Amino acid sequence: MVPEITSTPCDDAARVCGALDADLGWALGVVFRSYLKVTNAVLADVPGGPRGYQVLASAAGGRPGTQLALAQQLGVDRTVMTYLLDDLERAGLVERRPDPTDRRARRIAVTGHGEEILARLTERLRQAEEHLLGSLDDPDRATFRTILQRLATRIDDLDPTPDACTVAREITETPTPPRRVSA
Amino acid sequence: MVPEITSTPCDDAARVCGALDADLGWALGVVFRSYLKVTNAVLADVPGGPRGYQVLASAAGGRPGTQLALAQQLGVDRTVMTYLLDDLERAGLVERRPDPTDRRARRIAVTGHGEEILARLTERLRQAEEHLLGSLDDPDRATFRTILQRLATRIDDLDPTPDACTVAREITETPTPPRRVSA
DNA sequence: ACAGATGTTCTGTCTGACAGATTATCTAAC
DNA sequence: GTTAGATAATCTGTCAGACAGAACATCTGT
Repeated sequence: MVPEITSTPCDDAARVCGALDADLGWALGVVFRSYLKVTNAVLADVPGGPRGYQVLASAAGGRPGTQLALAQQLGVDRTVMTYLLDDLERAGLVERRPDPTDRRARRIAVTGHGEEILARLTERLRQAEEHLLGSLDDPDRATFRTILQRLATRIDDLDPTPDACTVAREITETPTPPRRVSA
Repeated sequence: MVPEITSTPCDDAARVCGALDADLGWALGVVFRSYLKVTNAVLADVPGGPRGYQVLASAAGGRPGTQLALAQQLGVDRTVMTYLLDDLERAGLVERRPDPTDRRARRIAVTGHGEEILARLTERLRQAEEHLLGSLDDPDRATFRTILQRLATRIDDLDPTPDACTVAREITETPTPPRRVSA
């Protein structure tokens, strides 16, 4: 239930390929996958999985917004949001209420039960995060959080993609005479 | 081509839900997605995408191994490995050679062209990594790499899952009378 | 009142992952 | 030496998730 990134044995493999330069990507991958694993465990039985939690959390944030707003905010397709909300509503965590000013739209409200569950889940996730950093001593842990945070906030404004594709081009051109047949 | 994690607008959304506690998960997600984006750009035209690169790199490592060995090493399904290698072979990057001692098995050998491309891709990836950390000053960058590396190497031996599921249980039990019909 | 835009849902399509069957070959027991 | 079961690679069919586009209801501006 809720795979998302799956793969665990991949880890030691990735170590192989990039071991040369104390690979950043490998370490990032390992940590991120562990994070996913742990959070997936916490959120496994939430109707939409991690996605469901995000919707719930996002809906609980400000005043109730429309489905579409929610979908765009979370970067999920509108059609996906539909059955994501179906599930959450079926579980009694949110409600679709008619928008008083626009009869096309529904405003997503978190129910009391939803708030309650959300609070507990959020706490669990906090614990899980802490657990994940368990192998670091306190100063390292703080440092890591700080730098990671800084990196994350600044990384948005990156050159979209520097050069990159130059190598790839060559692959499809030099290898063997272009004997690509159909597919 | 090669989505994997997709979503970019998700970022500001995730910020909403976990902003409370300077969310680790959010930061990790942002950084990891950026990493994927950058590497995907570099590896976009490699036959199997990032997966193809991993296979190539892994095959180039030791002496040529069988497909199955490769698959297990990388944590991909054997049936997937088949057409992954189909693509790489079609592009002239690897060859399936008959195993002299076992006519069932094929040993995957990287061609000269494959080695060449691999070297360039690896270099590009290294640059991409560096670029990703561009917003950090030198000491921070080094610190980050160090701690992340330490975290990654120690994280494997984590309690598989501490408690976790306790909250989730309650969701499917307390919400509304169990009026789940079918699906 | 009408044309076009917008919110939600539905339908159909496509892709990637995987289980299981298939074929060829190996290994071990008889 | 032959036969039974294991194993490498491949092929086939199935399934879930993601999404595009249609459909429907409703809004907004003219």
